[in-house]
Amino acid sequence: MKNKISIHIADDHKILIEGIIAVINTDEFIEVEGYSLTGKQVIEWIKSNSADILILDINMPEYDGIEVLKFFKQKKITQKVIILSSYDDVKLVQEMINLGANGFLSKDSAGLHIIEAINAVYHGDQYFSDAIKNNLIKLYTGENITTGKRPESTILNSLTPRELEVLKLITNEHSSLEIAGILNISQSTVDTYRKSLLKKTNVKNSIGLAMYAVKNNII
Amino acid sequence: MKNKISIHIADDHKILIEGIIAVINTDEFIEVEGYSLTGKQVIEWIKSNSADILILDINMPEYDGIEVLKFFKQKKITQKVIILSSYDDVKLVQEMINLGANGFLSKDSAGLHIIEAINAVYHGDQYFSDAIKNNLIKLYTGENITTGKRPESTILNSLTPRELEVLKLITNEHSSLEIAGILNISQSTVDTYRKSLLKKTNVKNSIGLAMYAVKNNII
DNA sequence: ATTTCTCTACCTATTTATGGGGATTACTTA
DNA sequence: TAAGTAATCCCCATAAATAGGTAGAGAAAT
Repeated sequence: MKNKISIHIADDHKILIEGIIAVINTDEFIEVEGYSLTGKQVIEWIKSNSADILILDINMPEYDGIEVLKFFKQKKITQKVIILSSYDDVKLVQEMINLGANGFLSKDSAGLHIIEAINAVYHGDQYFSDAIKNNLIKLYTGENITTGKRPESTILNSLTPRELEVLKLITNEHSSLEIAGILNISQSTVDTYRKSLLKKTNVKNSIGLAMYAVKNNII
Repeated sequence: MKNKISIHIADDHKILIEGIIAVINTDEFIEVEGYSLTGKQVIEWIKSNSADILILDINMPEYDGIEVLKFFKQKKITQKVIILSSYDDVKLVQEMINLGANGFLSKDSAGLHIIEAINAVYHGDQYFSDAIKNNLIKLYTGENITTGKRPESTILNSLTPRELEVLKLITNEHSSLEIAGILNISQSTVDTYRKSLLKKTNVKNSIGLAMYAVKNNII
């Protein structure tokens, strides 16, 4: 008889964790090994323990999901990772695939899909929840909508991962000083990214950046 | 034998809803009547159905929690409301108390507290999760927060036509000086509107205003 | 007829953002 | 190896936004 699939959950909302545990407990072949409430805890956890699969929230205090993924990649950690996201950012998905993520669950999706995702990823497949899949399809099957204007996505693709992070934080109403604190870099650096973002996106000010982020589902 | 306490849940994250249901199902005196995924659905639901208590998320598409509370107040709807928040904004708490909210649960808190909150609110008490309580205490330093009455109605009004115009122009990336030129008023006046908008919408900066505009289809 | 609301405008001061430079390190790639 | 690029940081200066007030004129409501 084979062992149960072991899961670790990382999310800053305890209620959500308990929800996932409740869902997982309905499946006899999966068990929850433990959970982390911050990115830092995930990093600590991976040093001393292990599970087959990590379910990872993107938005967390003290290192967000992306930072965690980067750490995993750098340390060549082999655990499978399922991203749990409240927004369906296609560009971020791409980045996270590159960083080694194996599956993507939208928080909008029903709990049942967690089981599906876990089984798929455990057996070596990738898993994408519908919302994310649809966005990916939109992205890759020729462009849709709008006038004959050139697609902005070319510009979007030219944004570096770090610029995207800064853009996200700007859109979430953070000041340069705060962003510096969050990303652990200097305010000067953040300002450099602001300039770079303004130039690349060809908007007038931070509000333009925020609107750009909204239009492109970066949020 | 008394009836069970009936709960309706409103949150745009289905997983979280399922988590709350799982927690509530552990209590024999409470039951979940149903759930809504958007503010609009809550408004629809209240017209045709009822439960004793509504657990309401602040961040939702199509009318957020505050809009829902405003609707309730306007229609003199008597259901108890427990706010479910992922951030502990004291200013917002104040506003939501004025709007008739009975309890406040941080998503950070453990699921058990949901049961506590439901029982407290059902019996006519107010409930604040620890994080929120601490912040409130910090704010008032010594004042008692358990009294339900808040006479001063402050800023829970809707935006005035002029404020809306300014908000639109802000969202369209115009500076205060430009807006002054467009509306033929003084820059001081525009700044006054900015202040008023920030206060009323409870956001942090102009970017928050822009996001508010997007969310509420003001654009 | 007094209060309340809206629009208007100003003052002072501080904090943030923008715009123009330049520069180093590390990593990748042609 | 040379060229690029991403990420990091600094300088200087100006523009813009935020925060705390106050306040008057006119309209609307109680």
